[in-house]
Amino acid sequence: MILVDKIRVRFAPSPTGTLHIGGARTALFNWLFARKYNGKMILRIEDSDVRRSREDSALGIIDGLRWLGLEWDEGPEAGGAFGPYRQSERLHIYSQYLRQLLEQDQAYYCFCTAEQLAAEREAARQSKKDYKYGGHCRHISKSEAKERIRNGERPVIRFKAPALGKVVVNDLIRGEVEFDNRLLDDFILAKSDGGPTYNFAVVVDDHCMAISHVIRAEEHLSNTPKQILLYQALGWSIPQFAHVSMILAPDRSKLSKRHGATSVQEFRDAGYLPEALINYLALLGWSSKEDRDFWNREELLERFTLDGISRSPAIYDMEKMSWMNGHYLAQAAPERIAGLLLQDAEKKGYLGSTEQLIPVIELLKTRVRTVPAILEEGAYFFEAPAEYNEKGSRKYFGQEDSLKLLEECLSLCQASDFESAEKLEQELRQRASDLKLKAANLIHPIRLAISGRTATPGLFEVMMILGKSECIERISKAILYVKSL
RNA sequence: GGCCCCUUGGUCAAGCGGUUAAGACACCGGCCUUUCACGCCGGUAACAGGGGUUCGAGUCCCCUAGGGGUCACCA
Repeated sequence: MILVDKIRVRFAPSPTGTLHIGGARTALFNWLFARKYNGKMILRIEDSDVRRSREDSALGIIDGLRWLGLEWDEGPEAGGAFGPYRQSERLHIYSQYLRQLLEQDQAYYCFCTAEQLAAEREAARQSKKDYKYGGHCRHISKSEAKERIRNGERPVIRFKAPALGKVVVNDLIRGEVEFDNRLLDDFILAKSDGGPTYNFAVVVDDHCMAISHVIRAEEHLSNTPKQILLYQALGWSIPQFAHVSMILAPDRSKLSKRHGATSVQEFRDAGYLPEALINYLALLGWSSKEDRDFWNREELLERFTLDGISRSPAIYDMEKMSWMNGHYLAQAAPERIAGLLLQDAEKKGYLGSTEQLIPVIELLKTRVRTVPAILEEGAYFFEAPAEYNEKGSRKYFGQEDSLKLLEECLSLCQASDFESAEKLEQELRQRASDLKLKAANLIHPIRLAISGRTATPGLFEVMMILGKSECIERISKAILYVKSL
């Protein structure tokens, strides 16, 4: 069972620059687990490979997590009693335990060169045998090793893996998974530059940071037996593991850039809301067994359990994501959307303050699925239509009575004081009935004339936003257009 | 290739030995409406295949197939 007061989980990405949605979901599950059980969420940057890590490349991940609202209790920029929280700053800690393993004779220096090993690997491949490190250096004496190091050789350090037995991973999501030790070789703990390899560093870090539950992607399941062996060699207790299946692209391959947006910042930039992404990601690979689609953070916290996480991989469906975003957008405060839109609006020359944007947002946010779509769908609020929808034009501008109808529309606008949408509607319906017409006979031409479109939000609301003089101007322009046909 | 994980409609996903096999997205009809969207009503569509176990299997076991992961001085 879960000990409520000792829960410590971590999200430990390598700093690749952006927060991948798979990583985001893993972070979310960790976060939910920590919050739900009153535990701590730790962020650790796995930048032990100096060649691949750049100074600030963790910023993108931090940025993404913040945007999603997945805050951490300990980590870079948050501090904590178990730091430092970047592997690159923990090198002295790794060497300490490396020494311990060396002294306990559970690890040894290996002087084989990369070339040698590559050749062996190739030979094994040729003879269709599985490659395992031969263990040549396993019996080099400590004094000889010392001597060779003094002479300038740069060995790696290998783990003396047991030749027999098995390791059972007790996975909270997958159950017991067995691995045969015979399949393992003496894997490397420290590179020749002294830096730890992943399998060693995670173990040291997870232990030193008192991690109770390791919730991570399934790609790590196969590495887990190595890690368990290390826990045992170091005499440490083993945390609980939970391996979450991966998120796949629509073609069931690993999700990559060629499949479109894969990072949370791309979604952010494309006009998706963080709460929508959280909700969607939660549903992807987790189920409450409740028949419900919409979950806010509190509700998620309320219902989240590890055994609601599914074992099978899930394919990311843009379509449903968009649908969900549309719902959150419809509920979002117009002021908030305005803030997100302001920069784009200025760039497009639509200008204005958020106050100008708000009425437009109110009308459009329920009919689009992303934030920027509001400006696209509602361009006519900011500039007169440059052209008229072709089908609509044929239908409403190309008939015998089109001109006459438009002139009625114009006079209607001229006669109205544009006091309210309701009054405008009343006036239009009155005029239509006076002329023995259907309201639609006037509504459609006006819509097309003022927006260039056949589909808009409620016409009278649109007219109110544009205002009397703009409506008159646009309808007049449409009249000229019709005359020119 | 070895090892490990996974397999219910196109996608997510409920089901945990007895169900007409939920629900959501998408799709197709219809209703509502000034149009669009929303909403509502209805529809098409699934237990990968084969063996067992059992009175009875989507549910348990085995095999096969397919997909994914992993086997680095990457993480």
